[in-house]
Amino acid sequence: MGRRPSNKPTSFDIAYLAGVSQPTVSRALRGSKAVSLATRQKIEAIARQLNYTVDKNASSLRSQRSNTLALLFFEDPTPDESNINPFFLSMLGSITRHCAAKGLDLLISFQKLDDDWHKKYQESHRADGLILLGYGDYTLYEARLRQLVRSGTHFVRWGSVDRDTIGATIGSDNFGAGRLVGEHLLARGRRAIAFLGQADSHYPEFQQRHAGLVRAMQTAGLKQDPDLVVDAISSEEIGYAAAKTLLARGKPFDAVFAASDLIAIGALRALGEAGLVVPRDVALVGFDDLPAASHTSPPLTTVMQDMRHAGEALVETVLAQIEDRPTPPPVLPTRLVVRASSGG
Amino acid sequence: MGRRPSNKPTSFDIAYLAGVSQPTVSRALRGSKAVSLATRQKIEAIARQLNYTVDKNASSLRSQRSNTLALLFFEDPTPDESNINPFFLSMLGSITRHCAAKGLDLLISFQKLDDDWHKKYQESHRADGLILLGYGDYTLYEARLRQLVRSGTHFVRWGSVDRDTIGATIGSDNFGAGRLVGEHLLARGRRAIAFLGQADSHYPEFQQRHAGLVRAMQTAGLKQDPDLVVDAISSEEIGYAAAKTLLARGKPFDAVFAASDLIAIGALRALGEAGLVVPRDVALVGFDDLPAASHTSPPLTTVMQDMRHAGEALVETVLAQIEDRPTPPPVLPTRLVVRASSGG
DNA sequence: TACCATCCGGCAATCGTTTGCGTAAAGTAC
DNA sequence: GTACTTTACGCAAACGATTGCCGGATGGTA
Repeated sequence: MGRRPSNKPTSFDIAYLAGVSQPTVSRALRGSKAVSLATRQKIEAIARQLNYTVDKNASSLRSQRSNTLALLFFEDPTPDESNINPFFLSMLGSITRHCAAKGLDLLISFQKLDDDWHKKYQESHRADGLILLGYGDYTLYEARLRQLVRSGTHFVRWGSVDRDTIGATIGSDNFGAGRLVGEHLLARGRRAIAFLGQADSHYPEFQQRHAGLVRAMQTAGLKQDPDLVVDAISSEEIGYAAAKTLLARGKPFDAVFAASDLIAIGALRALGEAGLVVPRDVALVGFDDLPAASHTSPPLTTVMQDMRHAGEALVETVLAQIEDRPTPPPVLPTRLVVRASSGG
Repeated sequence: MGRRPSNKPTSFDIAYLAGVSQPTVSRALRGSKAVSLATRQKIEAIARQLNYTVDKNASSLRSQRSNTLALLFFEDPTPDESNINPFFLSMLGSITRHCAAKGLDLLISFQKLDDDWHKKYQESHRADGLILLGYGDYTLYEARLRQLVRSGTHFVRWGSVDRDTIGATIGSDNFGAGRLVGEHLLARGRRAIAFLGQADSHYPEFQQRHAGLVRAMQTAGLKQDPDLVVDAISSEEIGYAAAKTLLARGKPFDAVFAASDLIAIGALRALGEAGLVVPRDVALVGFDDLPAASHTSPPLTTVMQDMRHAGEALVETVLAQIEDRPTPPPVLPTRLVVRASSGG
């Protein structure tokens, strides 16, 4: 009989029933080789029968290991807080699955940029490591990243890997993808390719996509007209405005590479309103392969990022840091999804 | 000077510096009234200066309260595990925000129906309460819900509230929404309204939406033809197939109410392939207001659920259970979003 | 028989809080 | 000045695991 009649069973209860000491129960259940097969099986049987579960808090407190990762979304301080960037939502599924496969719990939180989350997760032993996702202006949280590195926090970030990056970073091959898009459009006979997206260092991913496009054009002996590059961050409204700006400049173009699907969707509307037919007059390519991309008319050619492996790479990388192992390669391949918007 | 030179500070370190006992530090920091203003402020200042954070594991272990909620997604065992039901993803934002506002951490997990998650979260003190989301066949996890109730677990479920439900449930006013859709279509002169969606008790939400439609038709003196009702669960492919089935039956109809946007999007494709023009020949209404709904052609008339309040209600309800307070009202209003697909 | 390595498992300390109980000092009430 | 409540805080015992250290069996070798 346990000491407390009806409460949750503890390892003491099991120990009593098994006729061993309580530490032996702990060792048996976590598979220590210092306990014989016979007693382990006996203990396991009793544990199963009592419906015993290890108390997470006691375990984490003593072992200083929570087996938990924290997933932090950073949002640009946009007024529209109703919906989340769908791209990262699709990453979420992948991350949770790999956490589950590794026996990790996942804490999730949406952060304003000015919260002091670093403290909250880093020092309270809530999580062993952090996964940082943010689609916004890189420079805004650069300082925080430095602080994390200084304090020895285990973390990994989704972003552009090729720049002089702070901390571990996983990301798609944005440059390669940009080149892929460029080659695709060139192969379809397009020559005057516009680019909608921030082409400066605040958004290094967009910058890389653009650089890939430029490279493809260079290889074909073309130069990109700077007038055909319009800054935009990832939002439908801003994509719409950017396309308007592009049109207003009056320079002819026969293709648009939008740095994200949201931008592309906004641009699609602006082009339509200007009487241009996609893809006949203008070919259009996006980036991300949002669910919505296949439902626009015409359906959007876009770049698919490898979500499945993205989540895996992120989890593996932070785990590798925690356990002081070498980290997996940080660059993930992409795939061009050709649909009607880039011409037939 | 603390006892350990460079490690994370503990409440002992603060106590030493403040010249008080360690329990007093704990009391001061959690705002107990048993500590004077002066000493509290002194302690708070030192804590801030030392960059102290309460150790979550120690705190939870002793207080038996983790201040954490677990969000569990249930998935039908579909082979396509790449993407998550977008409707619930949009709920996620709302839930995390309200958890943050209440100072709660949020654990997230995707569950296969056959996992014994109940045990994992219920007994390991990982979380104080559970939020259950699942769009699938209700009967599949009915037994689990009973078990949760028996074991006294705090949980709340998103679903159909009006049935003889097990445990606390929050949900939209599906019946009212169905009636709204019916009235809208009738007002546009449609008379033969088809329904795509499971109309049996396995999917009580769909059933309620259908019941609302039937009520609206009854009020207008109409009866719904059973041949115009086709079973479907929420997926684009199945919506496509359901619409094909409907067409194959040969009965004329001038409107389709799809029980979800995914179904509607599939149906839209099937109708188009059959040479029917939406909305001229057939009006189409969906449910959920997915992001994609505004990008179909024609854009989809649909029902918007109140995500912001949904998250709030879920969190509040499980919190109320934990703290033994009365729970907030469980039914949330909906709003019809009229777009082109239901006719001009 | 003596010696040493190996295998199992117990003892007790520890992780860093929270909380019940006790009590000196200080404040009322008469 | 006695008696009785507050106020403010200390003491020590939890909470339930993990882990370093140690020692009794066991068995193999010389």
